[in-house]
Amino acid sequence: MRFSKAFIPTTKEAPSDAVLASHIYLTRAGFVAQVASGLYNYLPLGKRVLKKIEAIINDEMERADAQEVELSFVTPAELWQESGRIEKFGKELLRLRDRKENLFVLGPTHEEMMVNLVRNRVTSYKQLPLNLYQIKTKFRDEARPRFGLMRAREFVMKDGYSFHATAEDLDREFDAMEAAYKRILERLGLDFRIVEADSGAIGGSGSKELMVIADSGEDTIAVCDSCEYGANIEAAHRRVISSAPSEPSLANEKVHTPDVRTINDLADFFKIDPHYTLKAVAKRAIYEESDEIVIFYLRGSDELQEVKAVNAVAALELVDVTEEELEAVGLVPGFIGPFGQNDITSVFDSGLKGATAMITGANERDYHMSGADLSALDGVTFADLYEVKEGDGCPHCDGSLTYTKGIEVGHIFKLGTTYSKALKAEFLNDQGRAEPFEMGTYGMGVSRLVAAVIEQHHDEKGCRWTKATAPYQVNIMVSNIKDEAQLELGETLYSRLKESGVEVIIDDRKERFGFKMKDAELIGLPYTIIIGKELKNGKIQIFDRATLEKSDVQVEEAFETVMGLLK
RNA sequence: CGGGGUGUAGCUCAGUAUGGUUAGAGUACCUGGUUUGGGACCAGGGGGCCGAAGGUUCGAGUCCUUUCACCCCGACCA
Repeated sequence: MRFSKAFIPTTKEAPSDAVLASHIYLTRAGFVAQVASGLYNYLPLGKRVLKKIEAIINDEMERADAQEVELSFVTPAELWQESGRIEKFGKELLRLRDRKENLFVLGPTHEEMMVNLVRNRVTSYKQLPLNLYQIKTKFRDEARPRFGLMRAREFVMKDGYSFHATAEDLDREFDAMEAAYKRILERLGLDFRIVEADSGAIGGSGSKELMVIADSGEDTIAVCDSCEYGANIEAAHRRVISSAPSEPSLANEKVHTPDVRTINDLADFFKIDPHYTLKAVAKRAIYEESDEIVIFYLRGSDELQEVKAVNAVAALELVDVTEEELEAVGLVPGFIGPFGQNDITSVFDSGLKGATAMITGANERDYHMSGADLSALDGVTFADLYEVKEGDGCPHCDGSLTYTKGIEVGHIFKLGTTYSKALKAEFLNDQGRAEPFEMGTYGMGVSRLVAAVIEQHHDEKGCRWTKATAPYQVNIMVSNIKDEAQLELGETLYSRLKESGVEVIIDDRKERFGFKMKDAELIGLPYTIIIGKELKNGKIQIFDRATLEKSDVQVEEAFETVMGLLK
């Protein structure tokens, strides 16, 4: 390609609303252009990057025996009613009616569609396993799109679904997909981590997210400093505390504690570690048809992880409650405790099993219980409720956990029979009995990856594409096109590189040196061959975008040197 | 969905408190010339329904009402 013919509208200024590096540079360098909130046009350079990433995904999927399909973007609403997700997704589904008034939904993900495709076509265990995927535009009417391509409403996603006769076979495929996803991200040149995750409202198990490490990431992940363990904070675990603070010896009695309401006050009052206080977090759990107040009990030294809490009571969501609402059901804010109080649904953090010497609320204004033994409680529900903290022990080794930020670029998990049951997708097993498919789902955000690459590979001058993602590998910059010798050499190198299969672009615009250099840096192709004033000394320069270094090369060696760099 | 902000040239923004020539700057664009190693210079030029609708007024970019869009914080996000 020639810059003189290319549609690469670069700008000096970024749109005023762009915050993220990827948003700023992808826009300034002419890769994408915003159309409306959360909607983007891909310009030629952006489209090339997208295709690069897609090609790598296709290649790895081929290797893993997954087959590509393409399902229609407009999907019948009946399918969503069948699975029950038309309500769960809610307003995120963009609904529309055709001329006959039939209701349709723009596909935000395609579980239903894929199950629908396979059901009644795959009818025997002999036809399994099957792994089908597509790379397709999705639409989710996000309440608040932001961060450019990172959280767009319309985006490109690779979504794959596998079908199995047994859970064991699903496990095998799941591992194979994890390995394939890992290779994809390695080939893209990204620093990432595969972490344990919550599977969300969709249900399922074995949930893992692929996180590209970046400060701008929207997810907090806890990673071990010495082993491979990593988990989204929504699902992270920690080693059971082995070195608990020494247990205080306080009599089991009701103690007058005027105005001692917070955990800190309580710990000070009794001169104990917050570890031995019982924290009660009250929330209103919202269910499809009803709602109720739930109390979550944790050690005072822990914080409630809300996603875990939602899962523990299988609620749609948790909302805060006011002191008035608590009083209305007979609770005493600041002094809530589990003893003598069985009317309210309560869940205890699993770390409280058999806890002794605890200080708890006495359900009476200005009173606490000291030296309480929680094992005295009957019929207690335990669940993981705590949020891991930095410094907590790794659950798998002696290391400790630290927080880092990640961009979720992939999410894989085992659906089991959730959808096959809901949509009655069954096959006959070797006993001739009908069974629902065991399913896995494997998503990867292709357009989000474009942004993720730049989040991880940029500097103050612009993009720094990895070799695997760069729209072109080499830029030939002819400093002054009026200088015939320069132009001629540029054209010669351009032809030779093209003939050798190198993705090359020549900057043959009638612009000054500085202007073209700024563009080269902003666009961020890996190498720029500078043909300029050094030509009269028989030299050109090769500018390495990653290091910003320019190295002199003899004209005769230029071609070979570049070919060597690209290997 | 709650709270806040902004809509004026392709882009980034002045101008709006206090209504009054022909609505401005920078940048980008076109023409000519000079220049050619870090977004150059000189001269000339094109480009605007001041987000939209309604209203007040002799007169509205500016005041009032309604509305739409975009952005930020939060809630939400298989």
